[in-house]
Amino acid sequence: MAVPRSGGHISAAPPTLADVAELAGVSRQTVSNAVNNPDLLRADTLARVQDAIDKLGYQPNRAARSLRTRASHLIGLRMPALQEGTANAMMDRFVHSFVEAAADTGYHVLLFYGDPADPLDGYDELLRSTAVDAFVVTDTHLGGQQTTWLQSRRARFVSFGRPWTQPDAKHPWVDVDLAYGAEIATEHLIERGHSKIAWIGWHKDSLLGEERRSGWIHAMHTHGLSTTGLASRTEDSISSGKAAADAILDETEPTALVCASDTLAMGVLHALFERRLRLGEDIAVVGFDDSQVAQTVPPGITSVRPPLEEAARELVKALEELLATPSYAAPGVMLKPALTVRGSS
Amino acid sequence: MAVPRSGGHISAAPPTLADVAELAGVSRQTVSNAVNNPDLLRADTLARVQDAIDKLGYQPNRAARSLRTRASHLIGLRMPALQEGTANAMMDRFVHSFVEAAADTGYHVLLFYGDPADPLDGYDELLRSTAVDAFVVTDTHLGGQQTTWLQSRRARFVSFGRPWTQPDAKHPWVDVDLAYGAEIATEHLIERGHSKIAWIGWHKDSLLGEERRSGWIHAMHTHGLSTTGLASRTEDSISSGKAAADAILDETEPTALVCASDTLAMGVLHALFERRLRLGEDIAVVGFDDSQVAQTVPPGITSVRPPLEEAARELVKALEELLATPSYAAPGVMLKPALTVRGSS
DNA sequence: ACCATGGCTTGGAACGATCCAGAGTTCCAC
DNA sequence: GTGGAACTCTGGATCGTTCCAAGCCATGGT
Repeated sequence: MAVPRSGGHISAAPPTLADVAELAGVSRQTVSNAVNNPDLLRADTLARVQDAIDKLGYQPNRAARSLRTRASHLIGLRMPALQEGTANAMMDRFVHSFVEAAADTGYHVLLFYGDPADPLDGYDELLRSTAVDAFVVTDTHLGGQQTTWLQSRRARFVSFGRPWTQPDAKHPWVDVDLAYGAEIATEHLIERGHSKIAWIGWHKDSLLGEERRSGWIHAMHTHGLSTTGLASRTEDSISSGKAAADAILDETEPTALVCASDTLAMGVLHALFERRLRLGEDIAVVGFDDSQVAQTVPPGITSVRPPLEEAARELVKALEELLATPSYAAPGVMLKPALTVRGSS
Repeated sequence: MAVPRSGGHISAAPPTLADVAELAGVSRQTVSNAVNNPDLLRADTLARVQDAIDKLGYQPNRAARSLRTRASHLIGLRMPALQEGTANAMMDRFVHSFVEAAADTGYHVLLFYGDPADPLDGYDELLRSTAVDAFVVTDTHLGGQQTTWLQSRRARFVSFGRPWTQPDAKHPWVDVDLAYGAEIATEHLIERGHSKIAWIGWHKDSLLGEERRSGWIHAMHTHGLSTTGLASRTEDSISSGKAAADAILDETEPTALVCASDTLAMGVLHALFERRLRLGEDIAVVGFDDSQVAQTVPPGITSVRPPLEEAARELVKALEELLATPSYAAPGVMLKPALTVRGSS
């Protein structure tokens, strides 16, 4: 092999194992070992091969390696749906953290698109064509469709988000304890002297919403505060956040509001703006997710910040284990969020 | 071939060409043709093969196909640096649009991470291992390091952003005419009756900044308005936006402000908040990029919206041409942004 | 001196697809 | 009825890597 390659001295095609082998005067397999099992080689042989590798700038061809080892070193991640006008920049921060964490362990991220109407769209193709080694699933709170399906296809995956509806799910997962988040948010307000603290949250059928709400209730009751007339449930949108805020401000006149999301908090801000109330002075507001918006809007919205970087690292760790040991069953990991205090409280 | 596969009836390994061929009673090559060149087959044969494909749920193995055709159908995209606190959600929207546009043409996006300090980090490895067919480069305004390097490595790529510093660059690119954006933003304010319209922009060495600024100047002069004492140059951060706004509000008392970015606009909002001025009533503000923040902050910030979805589609189109015809040299595409009018003006 | 041992290296086969050249059919014109 | 083109289909080689089993060679114990 190692026939003269196509071009002149600037070779268009990348060098192959055979090229390196010829230059180093060893067999293909020895070069392969130099790359994958260096300790099998005698020191001087290894040095010679390394030299040749460096000289040629050799890098194993990914497709060939994938074909043989049945591993692509790619992790599939379905692009979370983009909600215009909703401040869910959280997912973007997660994707970012995940790509970074995965890079450390030699994995890259294959981003794919799926029809938002079909939570399973896109997975099948990648699975069947063995394009990825595993998936990261992010929207478990929308029901366990993806995880159930992936499990049935014997696909490997981890999820960011606990298996809400399947308590017996065996896949590794990482989630953030947002009941605790709501609790520290509420306690922060109590510390600041507030006692009439309202909750603006999501509908009853939202698992995430009930979870967060329970933290507020727990904190209020622990401190002997009443919650009657102070809770509101609505959609996760700015306009419904505003409507909810308007209603609750008229009815019970709370001095502080805890919102289940930054989006709702923005709705509250709209209500305040209209009433010419000053955020952080006339009334305190705490949000959830620590989005861009919370960080930048004056005077800054105090917000519960999920530790996305840590979550990403944990997920990558779980993925590594999972790919090393197919039968790996990890206990779920629950992380605690922190409160970022800003001018709004 | 087509030996009995490992397991029982629930086969763990995905079916291969050979499996389909056996079931359909044809050769491997015929199945391959059924997938890639259906019109080469007789109608009844095609139907039979299709049947077998459907029955087995066959999907070509990506690694094997890549190896043989030297095409991975993956586009590399380096994760843009995440600036905490800066409202550059624009890039996330672009990534999203791009993934979606690429999916339509059968391409997936390989997201990779590179050390923010080294604009070239990450590219080399993917290139040498032939992991991707092409790259999308996004930060051309930081200087043409990436494009120059990629060109020298004979890599295929397109860029979102014009080749600022290399007027003779041959690669396809798509960009948004932000001078025009600044112009329509300014004209919008003029229409609303403003005449003392200030500019809060970036430093002189920012190509992007000068570009945008020129649009403001052009609009002002066209309408016979003076720009003296109304321009300010600073960093792209909230705090410096606030400082610039403070200075210019004290000095020249403009009735409207055009900002080179939403980040600067947020800085302005901070200044207004401190001065207890009401956005959109006491003073008008227009931002750039139409970020989440601009969309959600009450009463909404009028902002220049780059047509990212269209840009993504154009880039994918250029990529297709480029990959089909290696020598393809496209003229750059310049897109016009639109103004999204909100309560701030 | 001989065989077993272990360290190091090797050539052939395989992963699953496509390229290529050729073989078999069909069909029509002469 | 024969030649030839056009249409279908096939088997072998190949992409670049890793797996596998075997080979080579020095070492050391008997």
